[in-house]
Amino acid sequence: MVCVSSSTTHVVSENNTGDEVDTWIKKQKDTEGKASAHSVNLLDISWLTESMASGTPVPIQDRHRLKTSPKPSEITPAVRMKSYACQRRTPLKHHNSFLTDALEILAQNAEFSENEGRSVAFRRSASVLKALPHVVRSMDNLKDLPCLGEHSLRVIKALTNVFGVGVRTADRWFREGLRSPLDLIPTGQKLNHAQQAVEYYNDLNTPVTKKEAMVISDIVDKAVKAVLPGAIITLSGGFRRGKEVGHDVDFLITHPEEGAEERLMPKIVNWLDDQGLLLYQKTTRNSYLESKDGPARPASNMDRFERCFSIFKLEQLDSDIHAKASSYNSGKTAGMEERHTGSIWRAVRVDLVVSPYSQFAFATLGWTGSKLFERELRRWAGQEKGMSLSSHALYDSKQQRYLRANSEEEIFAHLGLEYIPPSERNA
DNA sequence: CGGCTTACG
DNA sequence: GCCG
DNA sequence: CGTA
Repeated sequence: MVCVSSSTTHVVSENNTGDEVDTWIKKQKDTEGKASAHSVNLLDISWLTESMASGTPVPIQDRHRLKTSPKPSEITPAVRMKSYACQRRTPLKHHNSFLTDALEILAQNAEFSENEGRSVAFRRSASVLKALPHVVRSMDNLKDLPCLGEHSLRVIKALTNVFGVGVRTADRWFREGLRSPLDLIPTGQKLNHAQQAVEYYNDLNTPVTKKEAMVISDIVDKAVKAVLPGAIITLSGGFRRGKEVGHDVDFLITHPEEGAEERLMPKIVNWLDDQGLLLYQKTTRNSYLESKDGPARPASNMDRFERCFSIFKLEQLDSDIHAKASSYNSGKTAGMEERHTGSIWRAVRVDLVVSPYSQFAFATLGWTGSKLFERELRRWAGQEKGMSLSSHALYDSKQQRYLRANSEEEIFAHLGLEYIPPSERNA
């Protein structure tokens, strides 16, 4: 039994579906020309019984609402949210940073607590919100989304003022340390490794701008072409995904002639060093024999994959020196040199990767990220496809062979995934 | 209740 | 923490 | 254990 009039705000029904009630109300609306079905609450009998039990109308919870099949233009997205981040597009700029920042702080906490599984769970839940095409306005928006369990939903609810109660809890969350992701970073203070980089600590924690990345790109381009004409240099990492800032700059280097890239890294590094452009560099060269049955080895005889983790000494852009000078007033590092030499510079982490042409697509995919996107790709490969993906190769365990690819598109195809462009891999 | 990316130094 |  |  239901009853509705122009002043009705709640409609309670016991044995009808939401759609039935909705249709019925619309008919009433046509005759009365008043209340629309969207201005009233369609509620299950449970709301009424709970309200009677407590002696006052209880706040409307999601579970109280009758289910109606939403129209395509409404809450339900055009395509349902896939559960792996590599199955969906994740833009850099999205609509729920407020929520994802909080969830990623929880992920960081879990990481510090040495609970990697918990951490990746929170990162997955945050990533789902990044892929939503709209701002989360109510808990209704989160129905049927993967990776959002009890805890994540509780956090989101606390940070969303759906029922008005969220404001206080959101305030508490903030007071307890959820102000900004930056607040959590200085807790560690354990500057552990690469002691030579210590004096550049401040610089390395200063974000690298895209403009600086492009300057470095020109330098690397010049260096590589000087030692190996015809080489191909690709900016990868976050900047390839469209980021405006990053913590480092990544480059991928190859040559169309297989083998021409061999022992290339030392030449590049020497060239850069001779120009006085390097503050620090550590090169690692992998050359190992293929293994018959391990998925960890590509099919070629020698793997000439080479990596260099370096710190560039980058001349400051004139327009950026002003801000830089003030940051040095409290420090005692490179800024000292400025007075003597007249040059001002900063330290920037740069990763260089040399890959054989046959592995270039895998290296490109592997070094473009994001970190979560890579983990999800590899998890998909292993769990859903019985394959093993690395930045060298893709191994099919069932066919017991490596799958070749000359482009990222081919790798997605091998994996049975829709192609996701770099700008949509910000999971 | 186990697994949670894979590979390198 | 979430999923199979 | 550290790095990506």
